[in-house]
Amino acid sequence: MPRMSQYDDDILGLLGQSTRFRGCQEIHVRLAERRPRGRRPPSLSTVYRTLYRLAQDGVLDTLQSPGGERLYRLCGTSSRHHHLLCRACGRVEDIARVEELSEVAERIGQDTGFGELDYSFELSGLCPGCS
Amino acid sequence: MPRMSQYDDDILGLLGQSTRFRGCQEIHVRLAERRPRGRRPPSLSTVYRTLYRLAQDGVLDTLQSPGGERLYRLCGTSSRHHHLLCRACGRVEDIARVEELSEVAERIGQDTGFGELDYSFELSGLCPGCS
DNA sequence: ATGTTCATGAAAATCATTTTCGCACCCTGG
DNA sequence: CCAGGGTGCGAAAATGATTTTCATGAACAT
Repeated sequence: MPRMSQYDDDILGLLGQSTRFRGCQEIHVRLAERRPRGRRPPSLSTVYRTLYRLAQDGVLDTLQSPGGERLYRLCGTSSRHHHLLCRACGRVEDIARVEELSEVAERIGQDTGFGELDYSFELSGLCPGCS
Repeated sequence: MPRMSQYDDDILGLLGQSTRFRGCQEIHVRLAERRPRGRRPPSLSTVYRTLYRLAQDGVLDTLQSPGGERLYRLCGTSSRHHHLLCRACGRVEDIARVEELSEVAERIGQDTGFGELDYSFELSGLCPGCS
């Protein structure tokens, strides 16, 4: 559990270039390609460690891909939101209807007596460009 | 891609004993324990293959556990529903509010112009007994 | 019988991820 | 200045779920 990494900025910089979610492996090869000004790129282990920590710290947003891979991107400004993934091009769109979902979740909690409710709502489809 | 398996009934029978979701590994050891009337229990490969096929055929319902394991149980009678998983005891409760969610999904589709929408809504919490 | 099909088990292969381990570095106190 | 503790790092091994490969034998058709 490292507290910070010399690669934080590289990773955050890369993620900042787009709003797409990316997997560890992809981030790793991207950083290796760039080979930022002579420095060695981080090892795969380090990318995993760093992404894990940044996600824990709430800096990164994570999403479980259909294939079982964990994807990351910068947290938006909005406190809580969901994502709509284009199955064809991988583009991700933010979903505005957070309140509607949290209301549903709340009602479900009341229905069932469950506490400490946590939920994830993952949408996928074909974006206008791809369909 | 087998079309059917001599173990279908064993697996379906086991799953029919409870409404809990179970992983392949668990099903495999349960079947091995039972050792139904002298027959050899299925191999792990076969359990995986069979569960995969049954899920494809719509006979089984699947759920992605927080730990990344795929869990299965018999499909209920209702065509579409969601689940609430107790993080402590693994119990799963059915969620009735399907229409509310599909309405939200539909509105999202209209908002964004995405088509072929598919979604999953996974809830977890602590059941009344565990909290 | 001979061939073909096909589910099966065992073991190897994958794939994403985590852990281990030794090393190099940096800092701080002596 | 130097020893010692802490810490990030890379490489490789370990893990764990799942998938694939491959040889086999049973069942069925010709």
